[in-house]
Amino acid sequence: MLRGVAGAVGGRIQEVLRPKVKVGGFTFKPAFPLFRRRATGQTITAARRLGKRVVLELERGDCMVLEPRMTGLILPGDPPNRSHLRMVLRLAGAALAEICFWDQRGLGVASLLRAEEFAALLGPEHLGPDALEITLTELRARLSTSRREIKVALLDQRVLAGVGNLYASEILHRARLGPKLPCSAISPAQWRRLHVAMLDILNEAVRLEGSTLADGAYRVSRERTGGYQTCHQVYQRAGQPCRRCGRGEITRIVQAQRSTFFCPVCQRGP
DNA sequence: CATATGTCCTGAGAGC
DNA sequence: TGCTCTCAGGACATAT
Repeated sequence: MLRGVAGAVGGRIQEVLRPKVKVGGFTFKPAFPLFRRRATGQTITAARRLGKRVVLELERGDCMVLEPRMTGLILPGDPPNRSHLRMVLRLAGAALAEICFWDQRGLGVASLLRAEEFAALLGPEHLGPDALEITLTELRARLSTSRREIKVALLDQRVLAGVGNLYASEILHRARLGPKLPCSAISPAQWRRLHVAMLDILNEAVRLEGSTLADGAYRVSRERTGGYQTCHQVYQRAGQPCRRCGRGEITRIVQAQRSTFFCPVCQRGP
């Protein structure tokens, strides 16, 4: 997602377009007229990832924060269709002529924040260390006294930023930890396994450019799907045999209103 | 304070 | 065929 829009750096936002669509959802903050007025004419000085968000830094210290959430795509080119295209940035003076924000379900958000708003809304109180950078010590310090179930805690972006529901299941399977294990019951050796598993899973998923699921909404571009879905060991494999132990049957449970998939044989714990 | 639950959104698929 | 119901999961508001 970020890779795709790196070519926007140095570009001046000539136009902010909101295509007319029949579907609902999708939020501009502030409301679109002001969003457009404040973004138009500004130059993009940097593009970076912040947890699950893409941040376009603008001159004058403003930030455009793009949150794709479930079915949003931030693309350097054509979207999968026009019926869910939510925003287009037309650029001048960059390698990229435009950025498209496409979002099927409309849970996505585009925000234009002043430096102080950005610090208040996305500061360390709201967003923990990045999952690819957090140390084992820091991970333990943040979770080891919590009574929450490890699967639920991994999804809390205040604890660490970047782990979503799909990867939480995959990480716990790799680490051989039961998803309902309370954080406070995790041993030092298990924390080490969890930390290594998290880095392995996330790095590989990034390398393969994410997972395109059955609905096909997530893609690298209009033409290209992600590559990680074929690596899934547990996610959406309920009823099928565990690929590691061959004995357990992958089981689906619900935790905090989200599906969790795990192997009851090779993932220990309650 | 920590933890848990409700809410939003669209489209696919199941069941009758 | 056409209806209702369930599921999918990000972040945030509200409740306990």
